[in-house]
Amino acid sequence: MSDLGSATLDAPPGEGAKQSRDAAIYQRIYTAIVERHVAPGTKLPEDTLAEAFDVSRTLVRKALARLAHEGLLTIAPNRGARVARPTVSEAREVFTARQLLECAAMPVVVEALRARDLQSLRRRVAREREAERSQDARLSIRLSGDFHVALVAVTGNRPLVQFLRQLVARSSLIVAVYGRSGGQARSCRDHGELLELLAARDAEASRDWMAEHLRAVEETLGFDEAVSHSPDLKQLFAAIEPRGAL
Amino acid sequence: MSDLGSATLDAPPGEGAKQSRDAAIYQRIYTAIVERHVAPGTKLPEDTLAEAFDVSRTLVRKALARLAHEGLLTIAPNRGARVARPTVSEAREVFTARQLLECAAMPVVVEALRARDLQSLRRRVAREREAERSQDARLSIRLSGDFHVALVAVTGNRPLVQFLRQLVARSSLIVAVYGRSGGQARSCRDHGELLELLAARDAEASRDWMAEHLRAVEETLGFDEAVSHSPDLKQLFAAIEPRGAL
DNA sequence: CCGGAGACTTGTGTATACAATTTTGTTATA
DNA sequence: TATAACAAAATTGTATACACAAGTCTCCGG
Repeated sequence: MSDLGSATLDAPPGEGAKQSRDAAIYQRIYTAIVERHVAPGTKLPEDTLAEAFDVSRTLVRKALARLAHEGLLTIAPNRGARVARPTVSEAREVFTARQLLECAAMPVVVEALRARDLQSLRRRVAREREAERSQDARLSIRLSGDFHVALVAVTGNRPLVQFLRQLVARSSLIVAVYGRSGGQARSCRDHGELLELLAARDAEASRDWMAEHLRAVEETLGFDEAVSHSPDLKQLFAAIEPRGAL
Repeated sequence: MSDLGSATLDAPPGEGAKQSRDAAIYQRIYTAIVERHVAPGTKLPEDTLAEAFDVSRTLVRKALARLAHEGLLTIAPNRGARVARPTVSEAREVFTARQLLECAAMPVVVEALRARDLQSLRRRVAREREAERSQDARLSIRLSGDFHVALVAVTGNRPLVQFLRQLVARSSLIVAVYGRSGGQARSCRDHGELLELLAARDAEASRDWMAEHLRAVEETLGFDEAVSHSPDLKQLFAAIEPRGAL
């Protein structure tokens, strides 16, 4: 039940297979969001996308609906879809959920881990290092997230993997909004560390390591700081008192 | 962050609010599946539903897509939607995921639990008992699942709650397929037991109780037995070796 | 009597058309 | 000049039409 040599067990992040057109569209937008080609808050008009993909709005809507269901988009009635801009509380909830799920999963991963899984994970870390070395930030982001998903995929539990995939994708949005420039470069070395613990079949240490890792990632975020661009203006200016000349 | 007096924190199972038409359709079908008015494997033709709800297929498709995304329906290309009929491995995965998530959540629940949460949960158990007493099997099923969701909802973690809601809904399908007539009536008394542990703020006992509870529920299922009706014949006969005469 | 080819029926996949709503731009009035 | 009312444009919501695939039935041949 855990054959996943390199794939992630569940369709969405899969790249190779011939898929239906709507799935391809979903895929493209998904990647664009997770790899941050489009910033949180960006409007995604149906017409525009329909032209871009050379299909009717029907298929675009289908893809958008799915992305919205996964929390990557916000769809407001009659106002269309925007790349989600997680609030601080939403962000905290996502990380809390990840803590809960990923830490609890580590013992199961240790239990289920086979030699080929370990090999596959090592290859992933190698790829991460490569992306890191070549300064490819977008690829690094993607691979780093994929690693966490692949880890849980070792358990062969599809619902779990699918859920974590959502959380990881949303994490990417969260980092995009609240991330500060410094401190994301060490996740790669970190992932390598975990593999040592897993190889030693040390469930408890793996769990603790994951807890610390996620805490560290969350640590680098600036939840208190100014929200980057295009915040809720009404609320913003209500909180800022006009002071001094003009 | 945990005001949910009686609601489940997340939209789908909410009943009261005025909602968009597509949401209402989703709701109706969702309830029909979870309360087992429609059996697993039942075909759900778009035309028929469109007539039933007096809308076009467009809205029906929207609702069906969402239900499929949540694993309650299976949509095969050009073959339409059917109420999902979980395989044995899918069923096991769902319960494993629940074990992982719900057990891990118990300490967090204990931490977050407030007096009003406890009150709300007690009211739920009371309602469960009432449904049990009045022999209303469908309501019992629904309330029993809702209890688990409401429990985790105490944490105020929306992604977690939404995910668990999916797992619980799928569990209902699983019980519909693999459940044996006896042994589901005690979950109500069980739930009351847990509340005692929670009230005592005993995180570990609560976790253990939940593990045992879920194990017991899974125990009542007959994964090994003949798959009720219309099994996968191809797979079935591939596994049975021709032996002896003929 | 059984099995297969082809027409027919049913139902889904996608595109397009139209209605409703929001947003933007303009003009009139205080 | 500032504000409000109104008009126009852009965009989404829903329905319908048509293309296509799958399933079914009939009829013919073996």
